[in-house]
Amino acid sequence: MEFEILKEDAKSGARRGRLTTAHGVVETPVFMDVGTLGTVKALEPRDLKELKSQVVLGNTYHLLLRPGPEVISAAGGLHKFMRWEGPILTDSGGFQVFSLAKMRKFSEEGCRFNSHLDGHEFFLGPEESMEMQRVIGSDIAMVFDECLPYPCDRERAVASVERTLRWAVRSKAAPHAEHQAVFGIVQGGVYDDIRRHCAEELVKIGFDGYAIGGVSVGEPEQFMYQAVEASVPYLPKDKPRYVMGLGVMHQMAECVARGVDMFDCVIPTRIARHGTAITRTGNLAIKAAKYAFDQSPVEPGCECYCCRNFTRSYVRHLIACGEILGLRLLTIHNVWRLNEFMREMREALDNDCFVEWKASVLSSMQPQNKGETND
RNA sequence: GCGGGAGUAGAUCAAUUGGUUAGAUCAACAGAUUGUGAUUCUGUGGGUUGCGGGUUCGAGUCCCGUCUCCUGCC
Repeated sequence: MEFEILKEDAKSGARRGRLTTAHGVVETPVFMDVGTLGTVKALEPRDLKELKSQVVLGNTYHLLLRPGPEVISAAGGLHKFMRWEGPILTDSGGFQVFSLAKMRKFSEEGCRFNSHLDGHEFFLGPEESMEMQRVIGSDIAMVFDECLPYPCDRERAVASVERTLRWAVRSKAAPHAEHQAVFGIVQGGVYDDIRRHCAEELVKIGFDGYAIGGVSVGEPEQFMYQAVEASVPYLPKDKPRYVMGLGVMHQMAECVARGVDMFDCVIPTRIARHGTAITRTGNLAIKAAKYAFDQSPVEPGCECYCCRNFTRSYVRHLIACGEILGLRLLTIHNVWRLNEFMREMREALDNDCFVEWKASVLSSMQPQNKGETND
């Protein structure tokens, strides 16, 4: 895997880059679609192509539970299994055992947990996670890490980060697929010096890219930026940086300004299924009565399949009835919206006007995106 | 025409021999969602208990009248 920096912004920490993986080129900054179980929910691979999505995420945790490594292996890897020819990034399962598994026990070896599906017992450690990611055949594998909750006291954060670092060494040493890049993950909670230490130690181990983890776990927004600011300066310039779990537009713009290249998030697809459309000015709850007779598209001016062909009135009807097409159309719109957002961001970087673009976009957004109309 | 039954929130129904401010579920409406949760979570509004009178300290509940619907008989 190669990462090339095409341009560095003069007025911020932002970079315009290009990541070359075994399954294609990724223009950064990029938003990556979450496809936990080998599918971006409600979308087909051909939709993703049309929506200009660049990378799909797969989940080690979920795919380990179902369908299991044997099935993925028999298919010849996840690309062939799900018929997605583009790049795939896999999460290691570290976050999932933290957020999903009910019964879990961490040890130096890894984490013993019970499946959230049926209680069946599993074990995931650095070696197990890397082996599963090898079978999946993702283009980018993530190290198995421990995600700290918020809040978290300093003593625990120190101990956890030391373990995460030992696990990072083991993850790197474990066999992985020939074409597979491996990213380390910076942890450390809200403690700047621990973040720095973690970043520096990861760089010594040496990875193809670096993620900032443990954000968007319930902490106030400024801590999120603080975690980025405490990590980025200690990461190599020539490697991609990835903030895990972020997908809110203004948050991504702020992180790019601080030197981040990659993001992923469930938000666009999840809120679509719950009836919320993302627009450039904020969120729009399509279920609201005021849209019952509205003959305009979900987002006027949008060029996605949903907005080119259907009305708010119709989409509202579908969502109100729980129709599958409603979930699909809103998912199409939201994924397109975020991809467009990132494309505009890259264009602004190409044209040396990122800071101006960011200011203009942020000022046109509803404060906190809460509830107001956007028509 | 006669007998029996039923009328309670937008819908379907609760509410102890008469006893706190008439509840639930769906629907409606409003929020939430950050390394995935479609059919999820949280909250809000909504009632002259068909109508009118009476008994009672107190009536959705008992009595009288009346209206509407269901059902049976002639």
